[in-house]
Amino acid sequence: MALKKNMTIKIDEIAEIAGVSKTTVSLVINGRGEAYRISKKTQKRILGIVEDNNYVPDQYARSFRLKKTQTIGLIIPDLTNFFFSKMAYEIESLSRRLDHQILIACSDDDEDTELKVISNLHARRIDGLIIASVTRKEKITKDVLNLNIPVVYIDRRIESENISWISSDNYQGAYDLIDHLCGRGLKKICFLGGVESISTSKNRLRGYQDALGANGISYDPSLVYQSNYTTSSGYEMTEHALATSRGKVEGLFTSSLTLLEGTLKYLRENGERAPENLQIGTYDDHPFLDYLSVTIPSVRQDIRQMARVAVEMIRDMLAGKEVIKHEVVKPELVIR
Amino acid sequence: MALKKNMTIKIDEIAEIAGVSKTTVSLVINGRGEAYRISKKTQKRILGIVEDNNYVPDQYARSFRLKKTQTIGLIIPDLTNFFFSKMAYEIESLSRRLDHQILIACSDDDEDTELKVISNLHARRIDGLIIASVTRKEKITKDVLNLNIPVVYIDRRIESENISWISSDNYQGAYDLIDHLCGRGLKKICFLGGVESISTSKNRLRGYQDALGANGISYDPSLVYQSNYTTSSGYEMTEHALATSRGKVEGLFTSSLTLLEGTLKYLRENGERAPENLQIGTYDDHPFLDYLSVTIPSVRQDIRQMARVAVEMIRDMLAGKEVIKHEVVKPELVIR
DNA sequence: TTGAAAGCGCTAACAT
DNA sequence: ATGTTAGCGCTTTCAA
Repeated sequence: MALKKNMTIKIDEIAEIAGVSKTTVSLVINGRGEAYRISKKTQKRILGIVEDNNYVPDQYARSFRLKKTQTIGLIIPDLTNFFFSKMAYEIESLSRRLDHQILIACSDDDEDTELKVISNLHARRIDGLIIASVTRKEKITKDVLNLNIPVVYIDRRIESENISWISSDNYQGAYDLIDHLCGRGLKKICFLGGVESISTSKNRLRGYQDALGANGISYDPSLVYQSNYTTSSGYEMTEHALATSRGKVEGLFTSSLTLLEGTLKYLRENGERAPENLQIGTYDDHPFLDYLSVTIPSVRQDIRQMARVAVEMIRDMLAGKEVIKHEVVKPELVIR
Repeated sequence: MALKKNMTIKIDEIAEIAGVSKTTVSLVINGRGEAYRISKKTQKRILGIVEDNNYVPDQYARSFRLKKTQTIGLIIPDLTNFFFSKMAYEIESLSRRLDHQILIACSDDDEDTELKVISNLHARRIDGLIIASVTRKEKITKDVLNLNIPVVYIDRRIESENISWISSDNYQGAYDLIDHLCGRGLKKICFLGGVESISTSKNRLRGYQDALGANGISYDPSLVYQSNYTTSSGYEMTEHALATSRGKVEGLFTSSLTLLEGTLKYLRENGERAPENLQIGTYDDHPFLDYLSVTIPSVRQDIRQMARVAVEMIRDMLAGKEVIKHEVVKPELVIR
């Protein structure tokens, strides 16, 4: 194969052309020409040559040497869930401004997969990690804390003093939504949740319970369904919920957009599209919710803010401020 | 700060513990113990120690040495557009199976941003690049071909013999959809497009024109609007389209889900939600389209297949097969 | 069947 | 104001 070899020029060659040593080139390139009092003339010449030859330092060599990669790992369950793709979008654009690239990996809300990608990202020497984790507390200690890099849990929090997290107030969000539904006169409201063990699920369930209580409705565990956040689970849970207590269920709370899709799918396939006596409410917001034939109030999380805080935490930790922080942002009830 | 130092163990230490040289360890780790006839016993011992100490080779050192990073760059315009987040999801999960990590960057459909992230990813020595590019042919030649790595254009193609691409048949998709709308009796159909210069836009416009022609409707350029794929553009174009020829427009073709959002937003805010005399059709499909109060037929692209082909092309090119390939997948009209 | 040593491209301490 | 040089952790050629 007479392929052109990788022609990317390297620092020695730039130095040679400029007639200086690579130290000088390195210094100038990294903006420390002033500090080292390299003459303006030399600086300009070097920069010119760099420009002409389209020289870009090999980030791998650089990272290898510096022991930092300007790379942040992002682990989320599912890029097709609008909540997380929006989050990824925000995190990517914020990080880009800080000259950090994002290494994205999806866990599919599977513990093994998550562990695998954590190890993978670790081997890639990410400088920091932002993770919406599905893993329970006991296991993470070993794997994540061992990383010895800044880690921020996003969305799903870990109840530990040693771990930073940013999430929204899932208790309040669920409370407000259920309270609103009760205000519409609903009494029998099913809770369709995802992975039971994670903080968001627990808090949303508590919000659900308390809101019912505040409205004088006693909590009925048989109305609570939880499995995982896939659309097919939403479908199945809806089926069970309606089959078990058909005719009695007045409301359906779906804990994610993906679950909502499953619910809608089931309802449509079973000719119950938007029956007057079945009111849906969902966690997370989506632009299309405004235009559905069924009216679905939702809880909108401030994704941008969560992303901003997460990135800033990483940045601060990278800058040496070793403070563990916990932050909660307020969700917003979108009434429709 | 009495922080624990980075405790990640390295190959020398493993070698020391095992009482062998690092060569041997390296060989065994990389599965070439057999080829080099390292004794089974030694192999087992080394592997055991690796396991015990949780040793993972530093990918950066490795990549640096090997000149390959097991990393694929993915540049897309916008992660909040379901079409692209789905694509990212598929590409990520396929690559993961090939032990490649994905470096994602968004261009926001801005040429300068795109150039910047290309250079950034290049400096990170990605092994291959998959890109849904906004850049026109002339400019890319210099920047992308210079990379000297496998590059696959996805979705938006580049008309050049030297460049591999995978896209769906945008001409056919638009044709089918417009033809279908005409079959419903519509005559005045506006075309709301995105970035005019890219292949998808051009082909969809041609499909639009030809479908009209086939239905005996003469092409009226004043019904064609193009700017970019943002939701706000969709809003504005809808406004213009309806203002300019109010009362006459019977159909609206939106060229992306993001544009569709803008259109719906405008219609709702202006009290024209789903007027009987305004039929919308859109490129790209979304689960929620099945449940909208307005009935919107759409063109569903086979995103999974596009992702698969792209990843396979990269894999093959990486394996030394230097074939330039062009592939087109069929879209599917979803009638609603 | 295994080890010694060179070297990937870069940065930074230390010289000058 | 600029140059010399060691070394980051790994793979691989060559030697034994």
